[in-house]
Amino acid sequence: MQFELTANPPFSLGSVINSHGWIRLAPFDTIEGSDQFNYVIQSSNQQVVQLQISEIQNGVRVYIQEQGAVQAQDEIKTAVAWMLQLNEDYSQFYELTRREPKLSHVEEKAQGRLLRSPTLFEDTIKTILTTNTSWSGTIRMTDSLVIQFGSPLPGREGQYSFPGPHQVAISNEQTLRGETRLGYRAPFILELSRKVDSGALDLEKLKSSNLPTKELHKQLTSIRGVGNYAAAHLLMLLGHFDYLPIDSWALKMVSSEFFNGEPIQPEAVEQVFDRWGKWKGLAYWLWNWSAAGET
DNA sequence: GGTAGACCTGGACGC
DNA sequence: GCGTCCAGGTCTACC
Repeated sequence: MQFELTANPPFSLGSVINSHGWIRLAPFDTIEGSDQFNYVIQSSNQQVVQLQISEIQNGVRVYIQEQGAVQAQDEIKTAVAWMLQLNEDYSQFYELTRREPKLSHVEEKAQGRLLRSPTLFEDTIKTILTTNTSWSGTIRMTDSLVIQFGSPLPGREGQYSFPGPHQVAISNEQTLRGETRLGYRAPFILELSRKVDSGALDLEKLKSSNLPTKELHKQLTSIRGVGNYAAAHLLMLLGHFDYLPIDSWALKMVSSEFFNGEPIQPEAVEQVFDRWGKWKGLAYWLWNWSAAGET
């Protein structure tokens, strides 16, 4: 089965794929140098299928090899549109970038859309797994979580969907620490999964929330394991760019670019990008840092 | 409100 | 190969 989805122009699947590191985290899978990717998804009827997503003119083509996925077709269409932000409009931001040489590449490459997971639950778990560790650690922990708790893709050995809240919630801290090797994050992941599974926390409703960014930030930081950096990163994925995900890399880059390498505090990063208003997170994210020593 | 220490792992480094 | 040190955000206790 296959279908096509239209994107609000300009659109570049490659720019979405390369918008941040998510494409390297299971159950995303991509071929190096290619502008297409696979994603194993479990629909609400529990069927596990692999989506093969490639770019067409003004949109994407989604191919599903497994038979019988027709039932969940509408659900999958909604998921893909969310993951690739197909309906988002960045024209207002592009207008501003035309006056900034460090962002001159943004409109030309149709950048701005950030790759998302189908659920905010998955994005929140993955964001927690990026904190206080190396990128290789994030990949390892995500892989372990997917392999141990995800649902297998029929007929394809070694491929799994990202686990739903229930699949993690029925585990325990010892397993998440000892086998999944999430370390001190294990109780955070377990608590989050149990709250979402029980209905005590409705994360998915935040995807369509009209709450002001400040209130969304407050709700996200009330999740144990989600601090300022993680909340700002999640807000960016939700399309709110007025908080900056300031980590050690950000301090280093902004220091080098704007403060002659002098040690700086997070407030200095905020100050530099304040002029971008509600777009400051995106301006920071897409800034050309090559002069600051980015490799 | 601000600060210090603990949390856990992998990588770098020295022996 | 082994031991030590450090980086990476967040939480909690304390002031």
